[in-house]
Amino acid sequence: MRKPAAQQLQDYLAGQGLKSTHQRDEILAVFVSAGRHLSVEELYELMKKEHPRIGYATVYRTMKLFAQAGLAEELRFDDGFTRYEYKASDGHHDHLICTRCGRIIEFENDRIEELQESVAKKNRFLAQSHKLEIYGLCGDCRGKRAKKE
Amino acid sequence: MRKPAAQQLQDYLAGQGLKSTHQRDEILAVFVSAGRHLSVEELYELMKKEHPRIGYATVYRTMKLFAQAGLAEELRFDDGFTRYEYKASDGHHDHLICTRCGRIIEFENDRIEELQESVAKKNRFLAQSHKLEIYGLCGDCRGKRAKKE
DNA sequence: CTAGCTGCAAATAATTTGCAGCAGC
DNA sequence: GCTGCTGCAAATTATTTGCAGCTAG
Repeated sequence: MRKPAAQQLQDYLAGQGLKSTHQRDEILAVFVSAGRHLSVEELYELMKKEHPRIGYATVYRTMKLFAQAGLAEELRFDDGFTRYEYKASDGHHDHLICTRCGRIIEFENDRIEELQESVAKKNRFLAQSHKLEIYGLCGDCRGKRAKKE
Repeated sequence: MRKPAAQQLQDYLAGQGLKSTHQRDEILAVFVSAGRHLSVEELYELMKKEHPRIGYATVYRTMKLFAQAGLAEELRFDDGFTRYEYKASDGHHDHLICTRCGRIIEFENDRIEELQESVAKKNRFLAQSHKLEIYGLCGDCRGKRAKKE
């Protein structure tokens, strides 16, 4: 059973001698409930609706903090800007990314994980992390595909 | 048998109604002979040695051109800046990246490719491309690992 | 009260673009 | 000669940082 996110944040802050603040709580609430894979800009826009005084920098700083606290994972896809995804306790997963509509689908595949481990070993590498992204067209977009561009 | 890179460039330029220039030829020569995975900055520094008048912008523009011509592939790892790798005709490969020394090792694994294809299919995705990066410590750096940080 | 936090604006860093002169075709 | 290309400097974009006032402990 997973500790609730808010609790996990409080524990982390206390453990590091950092402070619990409104902004941090609110960003966490919005981040967790919004679903996953938010860019900083998207998150900032969502925050502004409820807390217009929030600053862009605070969102950036807070997301970095969440990443350190193990609450969020930093993702960098090929479109140049950073996204964050809420890190559920269930294992690592990778991403399918639709190049047309931007949809992001998660998947897990143990067999691929194992093979990666064996590739690392074969090259005398000690694997620490990895990322696998498959770019393509999602089911919905395949249909619309006939139209040019 | 692969067309030589210089020839491939000329063909592409001619086909697009673009011009063949000193700079393009020289950048290509340096890029191909330097080995792989050059960041724009690294390539720019190499260029300056032989052609001090070269501009940063020209290197950027030219690498984008090479990417379009199919001569180079744009890679974006987690360190924030873009690298280019000479695109040999042999199949797709992925990367092992040492988080300590930055070394990049290429590998191919057909089994992983197949599994990716099947993951895509399972999610009704039409896969177009993918990238797999394994971050960790290379053989050399594992040894030095004992030292703190 | 004191250190850490926030919001703002200014600073960075990687990459892109406008423009005047130059070079292929 | 015309159009595309280059070098330079200025612009852009995502992200970070300095700082004065604010706030949690």
